[in-house]
Parts: sequence; structure tokens; C-alpha cells
Amino acid sequence: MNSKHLIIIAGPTAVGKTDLAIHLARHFGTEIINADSRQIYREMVIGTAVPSADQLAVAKHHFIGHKSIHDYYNASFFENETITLLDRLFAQFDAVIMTGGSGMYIDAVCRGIDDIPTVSQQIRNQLHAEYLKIGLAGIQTRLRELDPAYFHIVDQSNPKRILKALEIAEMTGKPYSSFLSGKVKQRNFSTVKIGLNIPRQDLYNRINNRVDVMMAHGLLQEADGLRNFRHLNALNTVGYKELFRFFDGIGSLEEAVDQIKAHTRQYARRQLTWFRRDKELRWFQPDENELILEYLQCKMNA
RNA sequence: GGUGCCAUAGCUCAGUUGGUAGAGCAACGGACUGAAAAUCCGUGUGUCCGUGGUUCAACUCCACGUGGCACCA
Repeated sequence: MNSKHLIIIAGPTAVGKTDLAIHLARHFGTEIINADSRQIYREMVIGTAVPSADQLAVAKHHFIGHKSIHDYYNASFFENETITLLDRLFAQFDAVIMTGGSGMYIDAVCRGIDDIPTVSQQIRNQLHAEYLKIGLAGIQTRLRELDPAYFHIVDQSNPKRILKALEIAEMTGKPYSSFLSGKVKQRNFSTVKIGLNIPRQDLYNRINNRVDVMMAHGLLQEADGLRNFRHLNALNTVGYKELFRFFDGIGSLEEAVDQIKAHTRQYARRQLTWFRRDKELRWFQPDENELILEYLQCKMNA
């Protein structure tokens, strides 16, 4: 068994992951890696509920605000950056905490994803323009010709999945499916996964309240300052896109805020769907600190 | 007080020339190997305000009641 442990804290947004992560970081005298795909952008602070200055002072956090919304970023970049960082941290600590709500980012670190060349911005733009021109049926046809194997397993009504495969085929001249090994990468550390959840109604109350708090803290101003960049992927994000619509004159501010709450609830449900599938995850309530520590000790000494 | 209009899903509303009802949003379930807070798929959850009446049959027509809105006093 490995003596280095990555402790994962997963769960839906607003469930209380940050508080537990800080508690555990203090207990183990270690640091925290953020696995939230939006908190990495330094321009997005209020709307992504990054930990407060006080919280950040208690435990060192990595990958919060370390990128700009103008940077291209994805799960593979996150995997590579995190593995590099972990090499350094495990030289110093026996345990490291990773917390966040982006299931794909967490899996990229725990299991790895296949190495595929990064697609150039030019090809991405080109294929997107193509999609607008020939539509879903058009890109489906192209994928069936270029990569029949993937065409049969892909969600054919999801343009993003089809475009990704076409981008890779265009970029490399090889079918996307030829890069998919499905192999789990071996890591030089072990993982322990904690899932946090609370009754649905409590979660929704916390989400609704947190959106009100974000608005009180100036989310409207933050979004206003970013409206010129709304075309960037980073800003295709709950809490911002609804306010951009409001700036366009679509609906009232109250309606926009209600939409942010509803879309955040839906996001939380999608997170739960993702995490429920992971059988390595052990579920707790966020206030069960003692039980969680007991479980961690047990797993880490095994 | 009078007149008119309205009352259908959690919300906003459509609809049935009388045969127990549907759309958007919400809600719920699922997928997901480089945009993942993204993207995509599936599910209608209902005393059709109440009580009587007409009818083989009423959510639909009639009467009364209740609640809401508007206008007139």
C-alpha cells in the first residue's frame, strides 16, 4: 500500500466542501488543491464562490485564480498540472486534500485520461463555423465517414461530442477513437474519496441563499465588468450568463436571479448524478467530521 | 353595491363545437475521455375552484357560492 494519500472531497455545489477541506487540511497539516473548473479563473471570484481571504489564510489552496478567462484550459491540462504539483507536495506531506465539484477534473487526476494532441484554436473555430453551416446532421454524417467506430458509441445528438471527435480527426488525420485506450493510469499515490450530501431541500435552500449573498457581494458588478468577454468559454457559466441576458434587456433582474438559482440547482443535480456513479466514493453529511476522520484513518492505514 | 372578465400541473398559460387534458419554465432520473458550472437524452407530476342542475357522458353548458382582476358607482 502507498504511503502517500490524496484525499478527495466531492459533492454538489454549496454542500459545504470548503469548510471540511480546511478542517482536514489543518488536521493533517497539509494543503488543498482546487478541483473546480471555474474557480481557477482569477476574474471570476464572487460568482464562483471562491473561499474567503480568511479561509485561504488558514490553509494554502492551489489552483484558485491561477488562470485567466482568456486562457484555454481543459481537464487534461488540469490532470498534468495537478500531477506535477502532487509530486512536489508529496515530497513534503503524506496527505494532500483535493476538493471541488468538477467530476471530470477529479477523474482526470485519479484515473487519468488518454493523451490526445491539443487541438489548435484555429481548427476549433473552423469546425464550429462548419457546424453552424451544415448543422447537426451534417457533422453527424462527417463523423460517420471519418470515425465510424466512435460514431456508434457517441451521443449522436450532442454536438460538442461530435465536434471534439472531428477536431481530433482533422488535427491528427487519425480517428478520435484510435486515441481512446480506456486505460486507468497508475499513480504513485493512493486516493480516498469522500462524498458530501445533505437532504435535497436543505441543499436547495443553501444554494438559493448563496446566490442572494453573491448578489449582495456585488455579483452584478462583477458580471458587468466581464460582459465584453461573454463569448469566452469561461463565462459560459451559471451566475454570469443569466446576468448577461439581463444586460441585454431580457427579463428583470429578479428573474435573472431566480434563473441563477434554478440553474445552480440543476448543476448540483448533474454533479450528484456524476458522483453517484463513482462506487469508490463514501458518502457523509458535511458535519460528520469525527466519522469522516475515522474513515480516513482507517483507509490510510490499510 | 352594480356590471364584466378570470379560476386547468409547483409557476405562467393553452385546450376540449360535451367523450376525464397539454406547452414553456420549474421539478425528477440518466449520459458524459480536452469547452464539463459545459453539452446532451429521458419522465407529466392534475379533485381542470366548490356545490347543485341539464345530459348516456360535464373540465367544457346552466345556476348559485367562493376567490381574484378591471370598470362603474
